[in-house]
Amino acid sequence: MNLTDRQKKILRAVVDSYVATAEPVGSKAIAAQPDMPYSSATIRNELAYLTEQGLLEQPHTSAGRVPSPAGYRLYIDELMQDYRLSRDETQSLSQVMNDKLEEFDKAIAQVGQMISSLTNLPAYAVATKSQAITVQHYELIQTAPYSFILVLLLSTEAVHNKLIKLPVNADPQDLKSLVAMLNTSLTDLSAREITPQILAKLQRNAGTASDLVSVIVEFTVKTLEDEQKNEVFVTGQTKLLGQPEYQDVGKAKALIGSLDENMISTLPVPDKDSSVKILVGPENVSQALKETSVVMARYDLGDGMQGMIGVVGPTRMDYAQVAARLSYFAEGLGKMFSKALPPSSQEENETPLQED
Amino acid sequence: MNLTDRQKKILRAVVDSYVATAEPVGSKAIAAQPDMPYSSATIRNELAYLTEQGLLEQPHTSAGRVPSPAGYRLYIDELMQDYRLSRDETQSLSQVMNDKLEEFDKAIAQVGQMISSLTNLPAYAVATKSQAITVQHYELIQTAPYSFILVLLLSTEAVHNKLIKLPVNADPQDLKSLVAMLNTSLTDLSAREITPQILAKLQRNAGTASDLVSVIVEFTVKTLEDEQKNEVFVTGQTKLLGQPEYQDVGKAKALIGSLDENMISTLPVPDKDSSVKILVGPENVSQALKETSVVMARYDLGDGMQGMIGVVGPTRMDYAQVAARLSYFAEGLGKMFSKALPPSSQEENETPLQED
DNA sequence: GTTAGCACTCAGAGAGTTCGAGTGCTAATG
DNA sequence: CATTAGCACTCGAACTCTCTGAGTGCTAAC
Repeated sequence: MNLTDRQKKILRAVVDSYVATAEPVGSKAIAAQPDMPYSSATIRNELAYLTEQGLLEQPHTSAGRVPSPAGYRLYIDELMQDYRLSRDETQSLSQVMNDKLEEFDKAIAQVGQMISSLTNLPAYAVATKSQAITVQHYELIQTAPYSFILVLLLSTEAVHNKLIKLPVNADPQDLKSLVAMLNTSLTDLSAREITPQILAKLQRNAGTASDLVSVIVEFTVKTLEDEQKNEVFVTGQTKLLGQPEYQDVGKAKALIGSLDENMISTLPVPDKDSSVKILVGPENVSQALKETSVVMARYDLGDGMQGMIGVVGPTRMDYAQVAARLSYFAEGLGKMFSKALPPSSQEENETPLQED
Repeated sequence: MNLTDRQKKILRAVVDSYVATAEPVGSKAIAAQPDMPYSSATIRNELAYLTEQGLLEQPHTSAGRVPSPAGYRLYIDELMQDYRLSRDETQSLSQVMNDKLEEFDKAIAQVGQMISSLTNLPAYAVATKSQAITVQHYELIQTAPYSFILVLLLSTEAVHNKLIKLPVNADPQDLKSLVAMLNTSLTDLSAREITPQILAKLQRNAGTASDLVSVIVEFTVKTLEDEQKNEVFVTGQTKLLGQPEYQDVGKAKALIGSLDENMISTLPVPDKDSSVKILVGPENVSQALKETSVVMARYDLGDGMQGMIGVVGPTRMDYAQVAARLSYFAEGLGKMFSKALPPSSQEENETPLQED
C-alpha cells in the first residue's frame, strides 16, 4: 500500500484530530487546519480512498472518518512525530528514582503509578527475575533470651530478616557454628535446591540450636520463592473513567475487571532492540483487549533482572506521547538499577530521544 | 417518634426490599411478602404515615417508597436483624490471618482487600501508632570489605535492615564498639529525640568507623519516621461500578476520585466500646460522602497500636451483613496481633456475634 | 488535477404519545 | 373502628415520529 504524501498528510491530520477530540473528523475540519492547502472536496476524495484502503472507517454514512486499527498502525510506523518530554516530566522522573533508590520493587511500583498519572491511563509494571536467586550470607543475632533475628543477604542484594521467638536455650557456641554451617551449606542454593537431606544434615549437626534450623530453612525457602516470583503491579485502572470511550459503565467495568495481574502477564515481551512496542486493538491476543491498545517498554537491569512497563488505553491514544514517556522511564530504570551501582549521584538525566 | 409494631415491620420490609433490589418499593410488593398479613391498602396508609414522619421518601408521586437517611438510621438502631457469618467467611478470614501473620502492615492491607471482595464495596484500613516507636537493638554485620548490613529491632518488634556499601576500612574493634554505642545511646529514642548533638557525639567516638555513623543515624531516623506514620490502605474502589447507584460514570468518578487516603483519615474513630459505627449519608461530615454510607470498626492491639477498618458504599447497603463482617475482622485482627503472641496456632475461630 | 455545487443520508435531539405501576381517597365490610 | 376493595388520578419510562444539520459522494466547471 503506497500512499502519496498528500494522503499521508491527511491521514496524519485525521489521527491527530481524532486523538485530540474523540469525534469523527470531517473533510471541512481538516481543510480548516493550518498548513492544509486543499479544499474540502479534494480532501473528501482522498478520505474516500483511504477508507477504501481500510485505513479509515466511517461510523455511519453521514459521519466523519475515524482511524481504523490499520490506520493507527501505519500512523505509528510511519507518520508519528516524535514527542519531546517536557522539563517537568524529566525532573519528576529523576526525583522518583532517587527517592526510592534502595528498594527495587517499590521503585517499580512507583514508576507504574507515575506513568499512570502522567498519561492518565492505567499502567502496569512487571519485574522479571530470570536468574536463580540464592542466599549469599546468613547472620543470626540473639537480642534476648528466646529472641533471635535472622538476617539473609540475597544474591540480588536485597536483605531480608525475620524475628524468631522460640523457647530455645542454645549454647552461644552452637549458634556460632550453626551460622557457619548455614553459610557453607545453604548459600548459593536456589529454593528448589534446598532438599530435605540438607535440612536433615543441618539439624543433625546443630546441637542445642537444632530447633532453630527448621524455622530458618523454612524462612529461607519461603523468602527465595517469594523473591523469585515475577511481580506485577497494576495501577490507575480508574483513569479509564475519564476517557470518553468508557463513559459506559458496563464497558469500563469489563475492561477494568480484566486488567489484573493475570491479564498483564499474558502480554508479549518487547524485543531487546526495539525500545517500545505498541499493540493496536485487534493486534492484541487477549479478547478483553481487542478494542484497546497497549504501549509497552522493556527495561534491562543486567544480571537476569528485566521487566516491562506499559500503558493500556483506548485505541484512540496519543501514541507519540505515551511511547516517549515510557521509553524514557524504561531507560531511566535501567540506568538506575543496572546491577548495583552504589547509590551514586546521577549525572545525566537528559531526554534520551532520538530525532527523526 | 414512636412507631407501632406494624409500622416497624413495614419499614423493615421497605428497607430490606430496597436494599436487595435498588428499586422503589410499592405497597403491593410489600403485601405480597410472606408473613405480611395486611392488604396493600392498609400498607399504603402506613407508608403515607412513615413518609410523613420523614422515614421514607418518594422519588416522585407515582413511584414506590425509598428509605430516607432517617429511615436507615432507625433501621440500623432498632430494626436490623443480626447477620450470621457463613462458614466460608470465617474460614477464609482465618486463612488470611495465618498466611501473613508476621507482617502487620501487609496483613492490614490484605484484610482490607478481603473485606472489599466480600462486600463488593470499596474498603479501607488504617493502622494507627499512638505510642512513640523506638529502636530496641542495633546490629551491624560486615559481609565483605566495604559491605555492611545494618539491622534494627524496633519497639513494635518489626525488624528493618539496610545494606550499606561504603569504602570504609573500619577496624573490627571499632565496629564492635560502635554497635555497643548505638545500643546504649540510640535505643529507646523516638525519631525526634535523636538530636544533632547525639550524632556528633557518636561520630567523635567512632574512630575508623565514623563514616558509617551518619548513614546509620539517617537510616534510623527515616525508619522511625516511616514506621510512626499512620498507614492508610484503600482498595476496591472500582467495586462501586457494580452498584446501580453508580451507573453514571460522572458520579462514580467523583466518588472514587475522592476516596483516597486523605479522605479516609478525616473519618471519625469509632468509640472503644461499640464495635461498629455506621454513618448514613448526610451524617458524614465530608461533602463527598453526603450520599454515601460508611461502616467502620475499630480494632485494638494494645500497646499503642490500634486502627480502623471500614467500608464505603451507597446508602442502600446491607448494613447488617457488612457490619457483621467488619466486626468479625476487627476482632480477628485484635486477637491475632495483640502485642506479640508468638505465632501460635489459633484455637477459636467462632463467630463472635451476639444474638438479639 | 482541483474545486464549487448540490442532492442525499442518517444519527441525534426534541416533541408527543402511550403505558402501567403506584398513589390517595372514599365507601363498604367484619 | 380498624381494615379492605375499588377507582380516579399522577407521572416517569419507553416508544414513536419528525426535524435538523453535519457530512458524504457525485458531477460539472475551472
